[in-house]
Amino acid sequence: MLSAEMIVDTALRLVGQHGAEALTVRRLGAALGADPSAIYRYFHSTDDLLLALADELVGQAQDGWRPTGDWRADLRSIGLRIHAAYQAHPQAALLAAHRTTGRGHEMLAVERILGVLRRAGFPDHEAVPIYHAFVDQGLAFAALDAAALALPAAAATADLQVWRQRYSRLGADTHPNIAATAPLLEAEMRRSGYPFALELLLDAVAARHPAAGAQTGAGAVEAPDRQPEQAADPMPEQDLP
Amino acid sequence: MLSAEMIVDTALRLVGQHGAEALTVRRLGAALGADPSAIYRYFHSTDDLLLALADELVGQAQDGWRPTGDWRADLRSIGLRIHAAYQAHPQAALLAAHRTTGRGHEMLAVERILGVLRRAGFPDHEAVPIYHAFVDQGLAFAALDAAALALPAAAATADLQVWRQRYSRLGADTHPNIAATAPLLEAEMRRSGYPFALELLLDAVAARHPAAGAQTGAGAVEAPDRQPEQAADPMPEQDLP
DNA sequence: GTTACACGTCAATGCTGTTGTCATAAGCTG
DNA sequence: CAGCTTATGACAACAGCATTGACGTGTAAC
Repeated sequence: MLSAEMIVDTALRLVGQHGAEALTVRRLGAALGADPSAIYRYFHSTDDLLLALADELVGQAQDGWRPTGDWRADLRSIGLRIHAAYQAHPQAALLAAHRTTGRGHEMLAVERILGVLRRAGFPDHEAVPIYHAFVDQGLAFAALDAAALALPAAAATADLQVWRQRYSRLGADTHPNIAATAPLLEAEMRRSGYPFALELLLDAVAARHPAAGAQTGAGAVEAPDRQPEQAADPMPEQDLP
Repeated sequence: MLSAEMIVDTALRLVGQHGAEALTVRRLGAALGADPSAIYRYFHSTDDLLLALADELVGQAQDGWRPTGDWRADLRSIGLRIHAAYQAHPQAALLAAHRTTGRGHEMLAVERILGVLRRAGFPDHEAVPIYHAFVDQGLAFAALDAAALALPAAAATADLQVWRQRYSRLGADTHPNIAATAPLLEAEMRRSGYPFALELLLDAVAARHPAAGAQTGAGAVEAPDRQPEQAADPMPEQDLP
């Protein structure tokens, strides 16, 4: 007997074991030992199944997460967890990262991130854009890096070889800046740009933290407190359902 | 008579006029007034065509761009231009933003961005990670926002309605932070998070600018110069081929 | 004039998501 | 316990997808 949960689990396993092209209704049906059309008894369409997969990934990313009261560490851990959960299922991530599901795990994540920012003391009109930038950056990088993993093997290796075989051999006469940094570039582009981009975002958010004395206008960005998260907690911790 | 350029232009026009699903070999052939299989005379596969589209987009983004000598303004304009060029062709962007083409326009963009950073005075070991974070964030957001535009109309409106119909009606007892910011959230999530995320990245990069006195270690981030880009230009401007 | 090649067409293959129909089994109602 | 309803999955079919190989046809070169 099938169930929605069983189908979602099998779909994620299918994506994890086999590559990018494994997630089709036909193969999913075969993996379940059932006719492909049986899936439509539980999901209105493949898009519906996809949203369920997306919410499952968001749920896995948060599994066991607890706020520490250190807003910067909390945001960092949420961002890296979301990124890691999506990396574990690249094909599903590639299709799901751009969607708004409105389902339970997603709502919990929104609530928690907003809670971290508001407890840190950010006023609502700043917390909301920061939330938006933070979560979209995490999802966007998750999709970007997932796409590299989900590519057919031929295309993936071809993309990586470009840095070694093409950019490393450009002449200093036509491309001086690339030629000067080619070894650094080749090493840098092997890994994800997300961890560093996340730190940059957290740096900028810290500079706007009320404890750092930054204002919202076009004025100067002053020196941020390096441990603003250890200031008095203006909002009590509360666990969410 | 067909040509590679004609096929690329037609493909972009096809994506622009009709929606996400318009870019198929069959419809592209029909739009060209030719048999679909004729496309394979000019492109080894659809992946090959895709890389050509990607490089064309990167080229359009840079069309007419000139460095001003203000590194922050230059990075901002490049980021917004890439984002805008990809938004103009969402379906192509969605498929192409994750790829490394190694083709001419892409190499020009890499060269120019590295040039902006190095002329601004960033040492190579800092310019390269900053380049990586900047370009990947731009491409990642471009793909994220393109995905929203490339969705089938039904799914796109459904995703937007989620914020109005589901998040706006959550109770303060179970989701207090969402409930407190629901109107702000609904307005915020209508637009792209990229412009603000880009400013945050530029803020953080400015704080690491040599003229700002920041060091690479774990020390304090000091107050950044608000116009570091108007400092003496350590590297001469040079137009690239 | 003949040979070679570039170009586009045609037909076919094996995928894909999706739908409508049908059989079977379970569980509830009388 | 008999009969009816409903849920569930199987089966077959449809249209559309990328891709490939064989087949002409026109053009250019020798």
